[in-house]
Parts: sequence; C-alpha cells; structure tokens
Amino acid sequence: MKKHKEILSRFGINKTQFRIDLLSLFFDCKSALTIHEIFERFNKKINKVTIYRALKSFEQKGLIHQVPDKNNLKKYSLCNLDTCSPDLHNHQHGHFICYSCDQTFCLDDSTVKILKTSSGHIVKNYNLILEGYCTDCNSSQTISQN
Amino acid sequence: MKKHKEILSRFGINKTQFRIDLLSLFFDCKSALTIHEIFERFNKKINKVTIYRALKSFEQKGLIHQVPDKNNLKKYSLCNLDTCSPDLHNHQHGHFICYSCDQTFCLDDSTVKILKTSSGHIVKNYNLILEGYCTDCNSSQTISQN
DNA sequence: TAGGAAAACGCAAAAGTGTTGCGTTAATTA
DNA sequence: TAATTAACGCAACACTTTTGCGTTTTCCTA
Ligand SMILES: [Mn+2]
Ligand SMILES: [Mn+2]
Ligand SMILES: [Zn+2]
Ligand SMILES: [Zn+2]
Repeated sequence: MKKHKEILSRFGINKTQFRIDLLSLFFDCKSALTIHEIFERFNKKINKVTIYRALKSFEQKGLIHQVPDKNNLKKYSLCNLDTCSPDLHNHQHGHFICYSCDQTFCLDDSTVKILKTSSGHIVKNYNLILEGYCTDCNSSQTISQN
Repeated sequence: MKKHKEILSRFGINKTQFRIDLLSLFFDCKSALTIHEIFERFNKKINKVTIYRALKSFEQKGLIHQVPDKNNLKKYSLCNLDTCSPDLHNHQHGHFICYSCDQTFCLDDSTVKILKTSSGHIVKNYNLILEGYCTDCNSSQTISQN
C-alpha cells in the first residue's frame, strides 16, 4: 500500500518489499507479534535474521515498540506514529496479557489512569501490565478461578 | 542467620548452605537480581544450574517473584512473606526500572494507585512498570531529556 | 538514468539464556 | 543409623538473539 511506503520513507527506512509487508502486517494485527509469529506469517520464506534486523530498525526509528510477555519472549506492536519518532518513543499506555490465548494487546490511554507517584525516583515513562482473560477467550469459555 | 533457616523450613525448602545464603542475599538486596548477578555474588563458585533450580523452587514456594526487566532477562525479588505462599503469590505492586543503572525496584503499594479500568477484558492481576531514573542515578548526574 | 554509496539480505557461526538427564552428594524423616 | 527425598555438579541440549561477511537491493546524485 502507498501509505506504508510513505511511512517508511518518513521514518528513514529503506522500502524493501519485506519491510513494506512487515509494516503492513503490524497495521493489520491487533495484538503484539513475536518473531516466531512473523516468521509464520511470511510462510518461513524470510530469513529470521532479516526479521530480527528489521524489528530492531523499526524500533530504533520509532515505528514499533516492545511489549511485555509472560514467557520472556520479545513481542512488538505498532507505535502511535504521531507521537513516536527515532529514539523518542512516547507511549504511556497499558498492555493486557491474556492468560488463556497468551496474546498481548495495547490498551489506549483512556483505559487506565495512574493516580499518583511518590518516591525518590523520577518517572519518565510507564507501562501498566494487566493480566486476565481477553474479550474473546472470556466469551468462549467459563473460567472458575479466583 | 537463624531467621533465614526458619523461613526455608516454613516454606518447605531444604536448608542447604547455598539456599540459606541465597535467601540471605535476597534479604540484603534492595533491587531485583538476575541469575548473572547471583552468580557473581557467589564468586562463580556455585553451578548456574543450581541457581536456576533454586530460583524456580523459591518462586514456586512463594519466597520470590519475577520482576520485569527491559532486556527480557528474568529478575527476581523477595516476596512479602506474610502474603505469599506456595502457588499463591499475591503482589499487586509496581516496579521501577532505572534507565541508567538498569536496576529494578519493587514499589510498595502506597506508591501508586490504579484509578480505573474499562475494556472487554477481565483483569485478574496487574503489574505497573515505571521507568525513569532511580534515586541514586538521579542524584549523581543531571539528566536533560524530555 | 547510470553509477557509486549505503542499507538490507542470506547464510553460517557464535553468544546468551534457560532446561533436562543422570549419577552423586547432602538433608530429612522415622 | 538407614531409607527416602531433595539438592547438587556436570554434560548435553533447546531455544532465542546477535555478529561477521560476502552479495544483492535500494537510494541518491551527478
Ligand atoms: Mn503498546
Ligand atoms: Mn516486586
Ligand atoms: Zn485471550
Ligand atoms: Zn539507577
């Protein structure tokens, strides 16, 4: 799509076919992606090292950001392209991790509010991780657990 | 120390010299520990597999809990031993990660409050990650960023 | 639009993190 | 003290991520 090429240009990333498709995938995906999931989405046709390097580049340029994951895997999700730029990531938002399907979702700003902070530390950014059962998993099964 | 042995007994963990010392280390440490840091603290005299297994055991028995880390390493910190027990971890508290020294600190409950949550997801647990400059790093240098 | 510079790519190898199997040693329980 | 159980060290393995290097593609500018 034209839009994706323009974005890559704007963020100073060469427009190779793979990187166009990768950005497109991030736009399509509502939950965060692991390297493995990306590899699968490309039918294992693309070298994993290429994926790693593209992700690192995207992250440095402010296109995507890492999201937390229970299994210590790196997951990535699209940044707000209006507020993020190279080396200036600005996402003070929460993430929701589903116990059941293991997906991680970005939550928009309005979902949660941090009330106050008081300690000797200077807070520059925050990330609230909520865990539980996502909308889909919740509606498709009954959970009886605390 | 006598106290540490008693705690190990109470949580059903054998009192080997290493595990006594490891618990002692967690009590001494104000920030979360990685396997590597523990290895160093024991002067590389203890096998890393032993550390991994002790950490897993401690976590399962409710002595320690994992804390988030920017680099996707596993870090561990002491639980509130009054509220945590085998398979019933109860720590809804925040963590602070320092941009500068990379340490992770547990924040006590009063430091931050979550105001509200509204989405289709069912929240069972949360973990707030604050990022910035810790007390020590802040006082020892001037930061000019954002 | 041709040609040189820079970025991205694939492949192989290495580094880093965490786990598993197994025989031995140490701690617990009776 | 003897039997049972847990912890330990070592080696090997699995998995994730990084690095080196030569080749290919994209970019930029003459
Ligand atoms: Mn996000
Ligand atoms: Mn904690
Ligand atoms: Zn789910
Ligand atoms: Zn610090």
